[in-house]
Formats: sequence, structure tokens, C-alpha cells
Amino acid sequence: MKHAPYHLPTKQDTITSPHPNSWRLASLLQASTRTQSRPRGRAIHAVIITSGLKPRAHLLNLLIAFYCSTEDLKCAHHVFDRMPQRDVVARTTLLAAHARSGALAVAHQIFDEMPTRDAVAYNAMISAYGHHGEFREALSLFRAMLEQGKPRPDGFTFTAALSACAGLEDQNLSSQVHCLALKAGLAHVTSVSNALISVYVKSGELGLASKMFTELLKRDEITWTTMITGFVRIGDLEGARRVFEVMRDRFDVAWNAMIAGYAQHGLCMEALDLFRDMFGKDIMLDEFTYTSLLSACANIGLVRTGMEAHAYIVHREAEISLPVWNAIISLYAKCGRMEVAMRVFDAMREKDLVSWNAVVSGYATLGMITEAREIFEKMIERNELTWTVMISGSAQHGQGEEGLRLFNRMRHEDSRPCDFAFAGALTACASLGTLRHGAQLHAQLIQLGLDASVSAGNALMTMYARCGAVESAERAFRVMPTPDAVSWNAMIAALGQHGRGSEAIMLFERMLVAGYKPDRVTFLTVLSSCSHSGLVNEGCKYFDLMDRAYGIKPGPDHYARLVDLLGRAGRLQEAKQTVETMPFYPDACIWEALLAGCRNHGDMELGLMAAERLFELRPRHDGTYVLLSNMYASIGKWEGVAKVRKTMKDMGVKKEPGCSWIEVDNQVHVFLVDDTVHPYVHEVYALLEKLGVSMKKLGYIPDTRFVLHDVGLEQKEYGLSTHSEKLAVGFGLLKLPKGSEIRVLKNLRICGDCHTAMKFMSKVVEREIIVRDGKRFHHFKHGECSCRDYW
DNA sequence: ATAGGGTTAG
Repeated sequence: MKHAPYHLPTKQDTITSPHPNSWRLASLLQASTRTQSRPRGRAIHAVIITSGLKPRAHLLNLLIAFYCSTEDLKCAHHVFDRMPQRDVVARTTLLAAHARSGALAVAHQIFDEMPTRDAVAYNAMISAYGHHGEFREALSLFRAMLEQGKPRPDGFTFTAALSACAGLEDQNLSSQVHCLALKAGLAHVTSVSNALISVYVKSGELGLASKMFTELLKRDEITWTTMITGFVRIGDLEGARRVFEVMRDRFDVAWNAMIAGYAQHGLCMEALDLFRDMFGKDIMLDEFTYTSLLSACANIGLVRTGMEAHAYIVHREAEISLPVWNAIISLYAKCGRMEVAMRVFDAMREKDLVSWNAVVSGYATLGMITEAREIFEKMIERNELTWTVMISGSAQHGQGEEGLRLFNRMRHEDSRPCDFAFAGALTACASLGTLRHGAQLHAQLIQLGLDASVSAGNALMTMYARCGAVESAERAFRVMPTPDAVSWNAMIAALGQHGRGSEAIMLFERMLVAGYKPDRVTFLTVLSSCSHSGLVNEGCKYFDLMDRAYGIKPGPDHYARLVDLLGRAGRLQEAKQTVETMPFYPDACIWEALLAGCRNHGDMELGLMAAERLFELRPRHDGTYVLLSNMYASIGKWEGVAKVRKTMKDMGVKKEPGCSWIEVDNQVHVFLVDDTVHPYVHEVYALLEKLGVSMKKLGYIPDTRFVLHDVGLEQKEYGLSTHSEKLAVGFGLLKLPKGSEIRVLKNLRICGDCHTAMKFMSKVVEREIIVRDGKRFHHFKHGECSCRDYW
């Protein structure tokens, strides 16, 4: 529609008009421009040509204006080129049309060729430069105009100049322009004030904006909407709502702005409520309304409501614009309904980068990396966002190496990764435990001047913490120029994951003092911190406080941590009661926490019950078998252990073999765990025998709980490599000289036996041993562990 | 003056 072919009208287009005369034609032409009626305008052009009438300049100008308004620039030029004398109006009309379409060079050429230029021509040029981001060009033209002293700037001129200042975000410059407007007596023209308010709004100076706003006598729709978006920008939705409520004639754009504001700040229910109001009041819905509505539904997972919206839009609108289709794709993608998203995507006849990114992101965040990659490779054009979703999607779903590979590829194909891409790559390092690579990325962030970024900084802290370097995480947190709530959460988590629970709690209290609002993640973090440091009572206290003091309703995940805490303390009856009375249907995590408690305290009856629920929910999950078997082992029921292991084998559940490494000073020791090729395997077992004997002697383990004798056999029979992997590390530790701390960055899932062995080891080698266990670490020192766990 | 695709914290 935008690029219609260049056809001049022919005789067929002629309308039978009785006695065409210039006046009649002029008014008909104006009507066609107003109604954007292509056929009518072309017909009139045909009449002009065929009637032999000698058209006056006025009529031709209207004709040019008509063609310009329908974006038929070639036809406009055709008329223009044949004009006997081209006046200012004709030139300005054409110039403005080019300027609007972004052909700034062409527009400027017409501008230069003009014998005289009026304010309208200047205004068109200035605002066109501003609209296309060429703020300096816009302002230099404005300056030239002032210096020459003619033509005199009018309200539009100041409006355009001020919006260029807003683009540059230059307060100083805009005050100067404001002064000039005052001198010219034009500062109270509504559009000038609007532009000034917009300058303040963009720089977050809501106070100044409000002042201007209240002093303004005539406010138009733009004034109101600018104020609303101003409050939305600084996240003050209540302020925005107040403005919205005061506005007497609320019109569709303001509704849209308000709904969009809610949706963008995660207040999706408010967005939906307001939409319902709007719908009930019969206000025109448009594509802006639809996109905000769909995104609100998508963000809180309301597929049903979203589908209703989808159906309504399809039913009601003859044509659906690209952004709306993209919002529909994203609705299904975010709700995990990729089949539907793909169906919509495939059916779209026109797609843009946003559409492609929406589907890639859908697959990537669901962890369907192969599918995401397939689409990713088909793309002819990618941007930072495309790379970012691929990198972090891989990193978050156990494909850290893939994430780093993509990150490096991005650097080859796209010269400079953005901070979000760095965040993804750092997450990959965090999951892999590759401290060196992570530190390299840190150096690059500094080199590229991206180290002030909040997202990169948050990812950096997490990387350091999960690579065992809490001190570096702390340093990263301290130097952050603008930490946000996520930063605090991340730092609290970092301390908690390293068994520094009381420090984590202190940091939480400092977060409150600093004026940050805790959210559900904050409490999850605090609860886990307590649990990883054996701070059972404190944990229970915070669970109680979260709703009462901070109004955050605990979710199933919070309950799982409460059950974990109670279970840890041996308060199994309370734990059981919690599971029975909580306001949710207990999910797998809850039963798992209960089972873990039973393992720790040898409650076989309750443990079996929890295990049964778990088998119903996740029949082939290896963790359940391990917990159950440990529970039997803890009370010396070896036949129970054997039974579990057998079921495990029958069900085809096994652990993956892996490879361990220990980082000591600057040396990395690697241990292969596939026992058939492990060169030390016999040595390992021999040492373990000795180890076991001395541990028993020193009272580290009671006779019944030490199950090392099983390892070799189990290993061969069922291919379970977990023990050997961890014990290979133990073997390496015994060989090391005394000295500084040892960090084991390979993710070892620390079981009871191994935990005990590590405690022992820390005493023998007389140094702190830091071992990674999932997302957290155990710090073993002087024969004790930071987690103060029972085993 | 309003809209669609992203990141980091458990």
C-alpha cells in the first residue's frame, strides 16, 4: 500500500462531471485528500488533463498535496515538474512529504533549491530531522533560522526544536530554547509546552513537568498523555492513574497509555481491570489496546483470557497489524503453547524480526534448544536480542558450553555483544563453574565500558558466587553504581549458598533499611539461606513474617522450604501437618523436602509415604531413589537399600558418568570417572578402605552408616558413578600438601557419606575445602561443615 | 502522546 506503482490517471479514470471548473475541482480535490480516496483524486486529475483546462497554481498545489497525502510521491513529482512556476507552497508540500517518508537528503535538496523559504518549510525540515533521530541537524537548522532573523519562528518551530532537545536529553539546551520561546511570546502555545513537558518527562524530572502542567491553561490530549507516560516511566503507576482519573474527557490514547503502563510494570491484573472498564464504556479499541492486553495476559499466564482476546480480534478486525500478530505469538510462546505459536507464525504472510525473535525466544526459554537453534539458523537477519535469548536459554537449561559457543560466534558475526548477551554468557560460566572464563568476561565488560550495567553486574555476582568466589561477588556488589532489588537478592543468595546464613540475614535487613521492597524471590532466598546454614528457627520466623509484615503470600515453593526447615530440625510431625494444611495441592518439591527430612532423622514410615507420592508425580526421577536409599542406609536397613537400587536398575534410572577436577592454586587436577579407564581406580578404593578405617577410629562415622564397602560392587553392577566421582576428589585431596583453601568447582551432589568424608578430609589436610553442590557450596573446615547438617 | 520480541536473583 505504501509503494503504489507509478500510474498516471487515464481516460478510464475520468468522472463525468458537468462543467468542470477550477473551484469545483479544488473543493473535490480537498475532499479526496481528507478522505484519502485514491480513485477520486486520480479521477479529478484525469479531468484536469482531459478537459484542456489551464489549471491555476492553486489547483496544482492541491493536486500535489493530494498525491503527497496518499504517498504517491512519483505522481506528485510529475505534477510538480510540469508546473510553469513552482511557488513556495508546492515546494514545501513536496519537501514535507519527502521529509515525512525519511528521504531527508531529497527533502534537503528541495529546501536548498527554494528561492525563498517560509517558516513552514523550516518547520518541516526541523521536525523531520528530529523524527529521524538527527537531533543535531535539526537544531543547527533552527539556529540558522534564528541567526538570519527570517523567517520568524512560530509555535511549530519551537515545538520541533524542543522535541529535538528532548531527543538529545539536553536540559540546558532546552532551557535556552524555552527562553527564546518566552521572548517570542510563544511559550504558552500548547504544543510548545507539551514539548517542554516531554523534555522533563524524558529526563525523569516529574516535578518540573508537573509544575508546567499545572500552570498550563490549555491542555490537549497530548499534554495529558505525556504526563501519564511520564509517571509510567518512573514507575509511579499511582501517579499516572491520578492524572488519568482527573482528565475529564478520557480518550482512547490515554486509556491505551495507562493500560500499557500497567502491563509494562508487571501490574497485569490492573491492566486487565482497566481494559474491562474501557471495553464496557465502548471506547474505540485499536491495535495499541490489543497489544497491551495480549501482553498482560501473556505475562501472568492467562492463556484462556488471551485466547478470548485472540478470537475477538480475529473476529472483529478486517486487518490485523504485525505488532498484534507478534503479541499473539508471544502470548502462546510465553504460556508454553509453542504448537499454537508456531501455527500462527507459519500462517503469517508478513513477518519481521520481532516475529522471529518471539518464536526463538519461546523455544529457548522453554529449554527446547534444538528447536530454537533450528529457527535461529534459518534467520537471515538477527539482532542482539536474538543472540541473547539463544545464549541465556542454553545457559539456563544445562547447555552452558553451547551458550558460550554462541556467545563467541556472536562476537565474530556481530561486532559488539550487549550487556544482556554478557549476562547470558556469565550464566553459562556460573552453571559450568568455569571461574577463569567468567573472570575473562568480567575483564571484557570493563574494556567495553559495560561494567556499570545492572544486568551484567547481577549476572557477574552470581557467576562469582557459583564459582566459589564469594569475595569477588561481594566486591562486584559493592562497586555496582545502581544496584536494584535483583542485585540485593543475588548477593543475599550468594552468602546463603556459601553457608553464611547469618550474614545473608543481615544483608536482608540492610536491604529493607535501604528502602528496597522484598519480593517472593527475596524470601525464597532468605529461607534457603537459613536452611543451608542450619538456622532453622530464624527460617521459620521469616516464613511467618513474609505475609504478616510484608504482605507476600507464600507460594508452594516457600512452603517447600518451610517443610525443609522443619524436617531438618527433626520436627517431622509439624512438617507433615504443614503439608496437610497448606493452601495448595502439594507438589513434588514439597514431598521431596519431607522425604529429605525423614532421611535425616530416620523416619521410615513417613519417608515411605512421601516417596510413594513422589513416585506418582515423577516416576523416573533419580533424586527420589537416592533419598529413599539414603533413608534406609541411615538406619542400617541394607536390604531396603538393595531393594531401592534394584528398582532403580529395573526402571532404567541411572546417573550420568562425569569428570571431576579440582582447582588448587594454579594447577588443575582432572579425574576421569568412567571406572574402566580410571587409572587410579584401584588406588582410590584402597585409599577409601584406609580412609574408612581411620574415620571410624576418630569417631566421624558410626559403624552402621558407613556404606563404602558397597561402592565397588554397585559401581560395576548398576553403573552408578556418583560415589566414585566424589571419592576420586577425596583421593586427590589426600595427596595435596597443606596450605591455602581448596575449591572444587565441579558440581558434586554431596550425599551423606561423602559429606562425612569431606569433613574428615578437611581435618586431615588442615585446610578449608569448598565443594560445589548444585547451586550451593559446602565449606568444610576443621572437620565441620557450614551447613551444620546432620550427616 | 499510546503498542509487539530480551537480561540478571531462588
